[in-house]
Amino acid sequence: MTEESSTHFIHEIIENDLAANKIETIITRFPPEPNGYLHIGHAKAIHLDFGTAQKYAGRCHLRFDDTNPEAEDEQYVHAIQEDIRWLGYDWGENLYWASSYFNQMETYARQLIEQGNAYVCDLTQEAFKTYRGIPTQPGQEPPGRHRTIQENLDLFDQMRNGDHPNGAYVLRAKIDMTSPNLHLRDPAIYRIKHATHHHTGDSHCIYPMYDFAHCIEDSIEGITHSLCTLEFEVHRPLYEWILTQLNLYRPQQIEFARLNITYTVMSKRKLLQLVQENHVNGWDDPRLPTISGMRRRGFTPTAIRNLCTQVGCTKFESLTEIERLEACVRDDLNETSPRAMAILDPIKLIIENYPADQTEQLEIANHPQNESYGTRTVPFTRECYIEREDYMDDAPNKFKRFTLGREVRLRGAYCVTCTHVEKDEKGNVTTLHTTYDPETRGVNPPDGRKVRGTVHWVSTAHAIDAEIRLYDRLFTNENPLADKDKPFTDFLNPDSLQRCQAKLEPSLQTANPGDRFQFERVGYFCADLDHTSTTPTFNRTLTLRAAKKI
RNA sequence: UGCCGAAUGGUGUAAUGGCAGCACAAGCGACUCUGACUCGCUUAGUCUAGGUUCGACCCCUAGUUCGGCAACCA
Repeated sequence: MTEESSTHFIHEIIENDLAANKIETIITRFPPEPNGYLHIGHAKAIHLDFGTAQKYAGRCHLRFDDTNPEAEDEQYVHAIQEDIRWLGYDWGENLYWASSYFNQMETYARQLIEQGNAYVCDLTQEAFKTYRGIPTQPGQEPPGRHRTIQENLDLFDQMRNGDHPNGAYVLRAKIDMTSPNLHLRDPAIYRIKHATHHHTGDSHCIYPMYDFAHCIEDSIEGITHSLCTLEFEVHRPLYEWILTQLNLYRPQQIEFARLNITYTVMSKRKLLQLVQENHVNGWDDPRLPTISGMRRRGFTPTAIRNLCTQVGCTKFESLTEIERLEACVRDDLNETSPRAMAILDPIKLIIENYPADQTEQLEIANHPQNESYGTRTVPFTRECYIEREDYMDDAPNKFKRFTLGREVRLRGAYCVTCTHVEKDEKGNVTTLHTTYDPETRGVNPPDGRKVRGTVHWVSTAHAIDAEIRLYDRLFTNENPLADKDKPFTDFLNPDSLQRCQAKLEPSLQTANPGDRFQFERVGYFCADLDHTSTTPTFNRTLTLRAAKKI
């Protein structure tokens, strides 16, 4: 599979900038806050940030936007790096921290105060709300707005020195309390937080707000194109105001629409809730759209990157069908997964005319389209398991599998004909009795008769018992957030995880956690993190593309 | 009611004043030792109303609908 590079409005802007010699080397950045796990929405941003840098031979910085110690944690830092690497991107030497710039940012804050562009405000959060006003009405100037520069400088030093409790003061940019853009109504740029920072420890007790910090980070690092999601559009004037007042290099902020996918939720807050309320089993639950969840589920980095390429990048807030993600995953997995046989809902099949003491080692291809995957040996005996749904009483002619008197091929082995069936007292089939044609091992019947169906099987004497986790979409509603009257958790799919005990062919004994397979005719599976050779555990990544079975 | 932004088949996207194309989904068929894969065919679209133009998805005007913004979060 090829990952063709995409072109969209952002690349057009970059190409124009390059052509006009506005810039030499493009520098982007991916700026996660280490307060949660990355999800497929971040994958879109990562693909954009790193992929764009790659495409134009520039570079992409990984920068932790760690300006809020109360929300952040070291564990997320590691997880985020692991996820980005797994997706196939590398920041090389370019690892940065917003917190590394804290001293410099404080200097810039002082500069703003000295220029009369910032002041210390003692209004409580509640009180300031009143002063700020509402969208349709201008705000009022807070009392502290007219403090002298020296007073502001002294107060800011006190804040910085830890003389005041959390919330006592904040530093505000002095812009315009009547601006139609709320973000320009004297936004807070520094707040007091007596908290230990995971990276800077206790060296600071004031922390910059996003709007103040982010543009300075971008500027210091010489970012040429600062790509972010649409909700920051209204922040752009502030981004530009701060850098202009400070007379600093001004990167170009460009906004794009975030990725939304049907039948799931994408916000960190919602994902956190699902984890904390135990609707799922941790951040890497295979039902979650987190990178770690998708990895555990068996999705591939290639598939995720292909999805990002395919959905492109626009300013239209779209809702991508999960089927498209699944198509990308199947596409990659079909090419890259070795095949194996597994029976999820077994019934027995006995070949009456096959010697009871015989075992044949059949050599079966690991991939139908790619010989380089080699072959494996699969033991064949008189008795095997087949899938319950591969037999039907009084089956119509279109049904290609077992029914009384119909000849069916056992994949890679012989053609067998069902002679009679055994059922339990409830009428459920327990055993198929068959006869086989010894002339059909690995070949078509020599007399030219057509055998239409092929069914997978596992020798009962050699089968490995395994736990299989069958995953389905997490929500029953395409957009679980759309109903304003109901919490999104009302739409959780009660059957999103089902377990079953399966019979696996013995070659699967040597699988390692994370190994991916196609269980033929059933779906794509991968060995779970919990998988061991004594407790084999596989996750169903996806079923095969749904075909109408008769 | 203020500000910012967006509208192209069911979905996602291309066409930058010159044939509305591609992919996913759906339907039909072919092939097949996986009812997979692959291949062929089909269905289906420019938010509305005006205007400019030989010609408009594209430019202009007005409207409609949808999304974002009122955290000491990012």
